[in-house]
Amino acid sequence: MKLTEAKQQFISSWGAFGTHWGINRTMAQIHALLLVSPEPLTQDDIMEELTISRGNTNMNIRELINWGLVDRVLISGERKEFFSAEKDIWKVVKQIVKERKKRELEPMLQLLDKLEAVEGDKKDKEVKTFVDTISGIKKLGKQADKTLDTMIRAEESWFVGALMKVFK
Amino acid sequence: MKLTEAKQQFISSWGAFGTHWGINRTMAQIHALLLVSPEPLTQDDIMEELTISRGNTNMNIRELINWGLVDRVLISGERKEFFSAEKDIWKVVKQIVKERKKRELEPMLQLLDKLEAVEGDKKDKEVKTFVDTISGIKKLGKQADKTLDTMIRAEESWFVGALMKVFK
DNA sequence: ATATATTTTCAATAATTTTTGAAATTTCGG
DNA sequence: CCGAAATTTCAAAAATTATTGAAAATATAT
Repeated sequence: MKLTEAKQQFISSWGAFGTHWGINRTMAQIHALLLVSPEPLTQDDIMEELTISRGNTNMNIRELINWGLVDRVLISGERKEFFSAEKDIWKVVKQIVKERKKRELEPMLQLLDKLEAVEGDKKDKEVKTFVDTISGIKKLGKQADKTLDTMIRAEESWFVGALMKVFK
Repeated sequence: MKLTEAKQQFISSWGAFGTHWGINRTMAQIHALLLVSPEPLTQDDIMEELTISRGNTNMNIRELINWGLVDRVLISGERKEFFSAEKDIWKVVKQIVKERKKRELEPMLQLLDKLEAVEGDKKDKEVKTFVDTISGIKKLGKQADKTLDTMIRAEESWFVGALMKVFK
């Protein structure tokens, strides 16, 4: 397979992959494109490569920057802004985990705390099932939260080695 | 907070949560409803509780069954079918991990194998960056694959205890 | 067997999300 | 400062995804 074709397949698959994870196709494609680009790209480069509009490009680049996956790069002597993606995949994963934890897991845990304190007699089957379910989710969620915290602080080399000793 | 209100909030949040994970709102809401129901429910119960159409209910229940999260339950003396959700959250998580691994991670790893074998001189910066990126993703992906396999086989009690010793 | 209850399907419709493109704003060299 | 280049915004349009509801298929009681 030629590089051009391989690149296109990667970008397109990464985009499809993203949609299963609540990330929009274009954002994932821009990320993929930057991941495989040796040099930082401009907005125009990205527009052209992916044949998408200026507005769309701009919004999704900004979103990638919010997620901490892409950086603005200044190139001296150039007026335009350049963008580049973090290439270390372990850092990328940690960054995504960090953001999703903050945006999704933590608010969910807060809600569960409130819901667990529902009024009513625990001898009532309805109440008991509700409280038990919420408690179960909360327990696992809290555990996941702690585990992810540690993972975010971990080095890849350490992670890969040590984890396999536990999960044996 | 009263049970009715708490239940509604849980169902609605679980639905919103689902959309961040590529699961449609209704499917997640039906799942949430079944999770907090002490007894199995019929399609009509679900339709009424969530005020959604028969077709929608039917399709999403079927999808939940495909995911292995909901079971058909036969109740003797009843003509209608009843549905109930697995209440053990650890089992639920393992089931979801198992399915997503099969549906997403494994196909992605297969693609990466193909893409890594791209033609071209590795001294070419374009080629080198591409291959390095793909290799990096593949390496982490393969590792994740193995780790998830072990997790799928694990007991919760073991998982919760042992994992915290590593991630300390 | 037949009638009736129940489940499933799927084309049409509705809702939501994404994308466009042109106008407004900002940035920066001269 | 001025003017051109670059970036950002956002209302409208397009594309995608979810939902409805009625008809078809299936299952079951009598």
